Amino acid sequence: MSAAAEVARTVAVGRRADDGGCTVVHVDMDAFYASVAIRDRPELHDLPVIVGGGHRGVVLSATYAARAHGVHSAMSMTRARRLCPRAVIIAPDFEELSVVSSSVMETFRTVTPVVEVLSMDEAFLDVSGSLLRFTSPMAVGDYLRARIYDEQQITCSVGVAATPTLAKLASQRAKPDGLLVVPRDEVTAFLHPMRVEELWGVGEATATQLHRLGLRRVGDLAHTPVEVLQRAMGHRSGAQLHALAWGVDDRVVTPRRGPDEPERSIGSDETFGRDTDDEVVVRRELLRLSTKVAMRLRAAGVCGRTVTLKVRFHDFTTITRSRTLHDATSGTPEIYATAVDLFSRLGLERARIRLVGVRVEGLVDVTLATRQLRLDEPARGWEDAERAVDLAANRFGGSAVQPATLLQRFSGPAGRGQRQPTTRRER
DNA sequence: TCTGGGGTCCTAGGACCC
DNA sequence: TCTGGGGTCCTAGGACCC
Repeated sequence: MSAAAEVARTVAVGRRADDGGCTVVHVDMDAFYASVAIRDRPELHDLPVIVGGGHRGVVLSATYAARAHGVHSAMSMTRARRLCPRAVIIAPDFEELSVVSSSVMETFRTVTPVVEVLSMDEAFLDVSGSLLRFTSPMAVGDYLRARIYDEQQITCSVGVAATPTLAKLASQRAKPDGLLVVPRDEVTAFLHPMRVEELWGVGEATATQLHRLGLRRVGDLAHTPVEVLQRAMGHRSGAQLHALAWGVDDRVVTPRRGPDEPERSIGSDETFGRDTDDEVVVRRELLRLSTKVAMRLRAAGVCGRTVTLKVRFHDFTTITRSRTLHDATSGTPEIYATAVDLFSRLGLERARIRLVGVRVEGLVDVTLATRQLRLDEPARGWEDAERAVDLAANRFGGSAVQPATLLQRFSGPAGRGQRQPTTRRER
């Protein structure tokens, strides 16, 4: 355990265990991807290990030994390798991660049914109903940390507070392998010395803006008139930031993404192995992405009306173009035709393109979608064909059936061998 | 050889209707 | 003839999260 974690733990234990109202627990796995990757490989335990990859990829996760060299999530792999040439680099194993994640979430649910899953490696728990079984929320945290380590051989950090946002900040402060309780009467003492960019919701752009106003600590934010913040950041964000600086937050732990709560959008994008100005390559990629998105829509039993095309150029500037269709769809031909048309209308000539993406929004359950058959279309042709494709994909994998243009081997920039792995980063 | 891929939410302007 | 707001939908962009 690091010195910082030792302090966090000591501080927590030194506080009264029963703090009325502190019923939100935030649990966050420590360097989740990396911890899972090395747990069965003791020879790597003390080495700098980076999970990530691809020659245009980013760091998804890094062990604390790698972080000591300045490596962190979201950093380009190029830079990470330069900072830590000795690092062992491992590709993420999403199947394994997903199994570990599900199992951890199940462990959470043995303590309370009110679990809000934020991502693969973190969740909020409302433990107000669990205090007959446990003497305090802190005891819940201790219990979960011990159980997860027993079951998974990975460590996690826990924050306990009166609101989700504070609990999350507390778990970040407790990292790695620690637990921190922030009692109500110590909220400002905890918050005000923090740097503004540590706040949840303050990213690079907002931090820069706040710094320009001379605001570096959360305490500075708290003592700035809310109107000043609203003028700088917009009415809502300004008010929210000011409230947060005083620990005020009306968020509650909400079990999310149940079977009855569909996604709001489904999309896919991909960075080319090398920037391209070849329209044929772009169109082929749009077809591949449209096919993938359509299949995911149908698998989820939803369809959507708005198709959005995303194009990122070589200089990282990014544009989107969208069109709302008359009827919701989950059909590859409609999604692809819309995406290609939106692309054509950009009128690009020899523009160097880094990434293209296709997303469908405004999703509704397929049984609720109204579909007006046009007189000029074959009534069931495509739907039947796509059902067959979906069945084949279910049995033989996602790429079992593809449009013919995607099957030809070619050595262009989007060649399969050069594509990036599908990845998701933890922070 | 800087900078992935999956999302959500917010803002702002214009069209259009009442 | 001149000119209101409010509400909703659509589009584009941007910020943020993991």
